[in-house]
Amino acid sequence: MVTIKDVAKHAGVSVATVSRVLNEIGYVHEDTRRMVEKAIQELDYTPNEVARSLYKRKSRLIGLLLPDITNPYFPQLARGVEDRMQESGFRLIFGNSDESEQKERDYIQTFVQNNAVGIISSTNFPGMESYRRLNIPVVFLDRISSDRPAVYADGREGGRIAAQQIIERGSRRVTVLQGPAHIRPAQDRFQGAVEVLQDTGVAYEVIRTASFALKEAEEKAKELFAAFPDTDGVIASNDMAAIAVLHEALRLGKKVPEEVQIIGFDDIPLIGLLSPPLSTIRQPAYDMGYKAAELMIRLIEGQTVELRNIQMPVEFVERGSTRKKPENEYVDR
Amino acid sequence: MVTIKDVAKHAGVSVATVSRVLNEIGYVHEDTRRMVEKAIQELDYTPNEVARSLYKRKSRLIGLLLPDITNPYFPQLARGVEDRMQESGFRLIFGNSDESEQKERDYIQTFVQNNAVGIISSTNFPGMESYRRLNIPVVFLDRISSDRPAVYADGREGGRIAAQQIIERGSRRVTVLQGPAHIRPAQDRFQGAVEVLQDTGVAYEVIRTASFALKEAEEKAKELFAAFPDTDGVIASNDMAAIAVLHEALRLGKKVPEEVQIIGFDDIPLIGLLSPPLSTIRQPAYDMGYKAAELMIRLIEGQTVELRNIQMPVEFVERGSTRKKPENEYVDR
DNA sequence: ACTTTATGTGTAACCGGTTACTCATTCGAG
DNA sequence: CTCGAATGAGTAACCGGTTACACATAAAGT
Repeated sequence: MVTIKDVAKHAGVSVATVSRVLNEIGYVHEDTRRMVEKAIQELDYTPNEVARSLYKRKSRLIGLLLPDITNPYFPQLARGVEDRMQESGFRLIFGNSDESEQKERDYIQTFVQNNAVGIISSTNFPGMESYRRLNIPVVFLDRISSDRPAVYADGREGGRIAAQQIIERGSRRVTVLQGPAHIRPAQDRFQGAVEVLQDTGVAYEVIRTASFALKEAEEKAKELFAAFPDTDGVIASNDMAAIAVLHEALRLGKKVPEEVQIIGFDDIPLIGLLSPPLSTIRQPAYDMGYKAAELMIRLIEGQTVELRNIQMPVEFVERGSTRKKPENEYVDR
Repeated sequence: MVTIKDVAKHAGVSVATVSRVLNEIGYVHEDTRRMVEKAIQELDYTPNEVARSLYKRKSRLIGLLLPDITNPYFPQLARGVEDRMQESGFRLIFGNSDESEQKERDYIQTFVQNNAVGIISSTNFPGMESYRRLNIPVVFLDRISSDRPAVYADGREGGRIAAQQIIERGSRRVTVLQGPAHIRPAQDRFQGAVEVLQDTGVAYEVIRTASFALKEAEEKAKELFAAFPDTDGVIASNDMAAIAVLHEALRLGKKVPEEVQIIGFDDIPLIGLLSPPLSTIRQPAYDMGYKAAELMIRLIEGQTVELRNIQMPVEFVERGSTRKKPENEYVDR
């Protein structure tokens, strides 16, 4: 391994001078700089980040914690984060938490042990002690917390839109899937939907789910149609759940969207290719990841951050699991 | 930050003794050990990996390089790798290469700079100088190279199976999508398919593609039906390409599988939920990632590895984009 | 001509661990 | 009872960078 000493020797200067050249700090004579740069070239030297990190007590590493990269929603988030970080020369230590508190703790610990300068996390436990103790910036992604900056989509509005749409398109006995209780955006969606359902006086039922895992979603889908067989509209807690519901509906011989309308949440890839293609509330996942990274970078650089909570807009994506909207409401105007 | 010195002071011993306790190395009196452990507890001390890594010249970090985590095939690979690594206490520095040589080089450099102990890569440039120079183990994943150990699926056999199936199911004018020329598994699939097509004397055409990007696949799908409008069977280079072909076929009003059969490759999530659900050649992506990590760990631990190239089996997954197999072949027996 | 200030470079301490080496004490074998 | 081996623990060098500080020389003010 080529070290700064080798470069110093080769260029006939001290390590301090090489370091100055590397970091473009302090005075270095133009001729000296050239000598050093030549030496660096010739020896193909790259500074060891570990040594640097040790002295500075900070690395160029960011911890990224997601529940499960295998869930089609998360790759987009991850990619957004990576792209922005990469632009500023940060690298990611990546982990799947599987919605397990222990795994989260373990990862947070290794992030700290590796002098990570920040953590971006789609945690399931935002209030966890491990986060509170940290003295590096934390940004919650697709999550909300009162103590930490966060980037998330407007779940409340999403829920409202979903309910409005499903009602306008004719559903009268709606079942709403309530996502995990401890995840704010999931609750917001739920509340937004219920809000509109109540205001408009449309009958609705609720099915609770505890996680975002596909397996659980499948069970809940069965439960849904068993408990409320006359449901004619389902607002799912996310697209994976919507898929499970769609499958179950089809299995039971129900026509979608004629007999049951289904609206998902997220707009994960390929969801528009199902049959019928799923209508959903789109979250800008890539952008959310990107913004979270951006926020993180500002935090790391100690810039005063005006906006610590970034709420992203959502939109209804009309596809085949909802019926066409009757166009008789606002005839003129 | 709590350091080993704080622990030593608190326990009334030297740092060497604390280190011995931590690493369970050398002689430490039982009473002393308890004192130290108590101090560690009370101060909530965790050793700094960076310092450790600097002295040992190796970290607990593994570089993982994938073309694009957003491509539905890769999350599974990544997850397999992560799960196995996690079992042995290794962590991942993760990067997307976007099939760009420059990005790969940059990532390899940072892996080295951070004292990564190994690199697992789905590289597009296995012969690249940057890999050859490395003196840490490299495992290629879903790729093949003569100089490095690799884990990949049996593409040749997969191609053969695809061709056999599509022929048995009645296609007589097959178009084969040839994946990127520099990616061996893609070529193997292609060759396997062509091999069978030639042996059986079925007419076939070829469309070349340069990358695995969805966008390109869409263009090529258009090109395919423009150049060979009477195609009645398509063997795609992967599922994303198969989706593009399916879409284009449907757009042109062709019935799938009645007029055109389509076989994909990979078996990515949700592909079985399309309409029609895509028949495909399944690669055990999660297992491949897991095995690659396992191989890497053996390499790191310096174990003599008998099997440096691990080829995983593939299988045909029959779904709706291929027709039913005529069952008249072996009537009695 | 004489301070000041700016420029240029080297020495050595430091970051937080690990380990080679040293030294002291205890134990067991002959 | 003696001596080598086993046990237990501390000191300091080391890993590869960064930077405070010292020092020398050149340029700029007065």
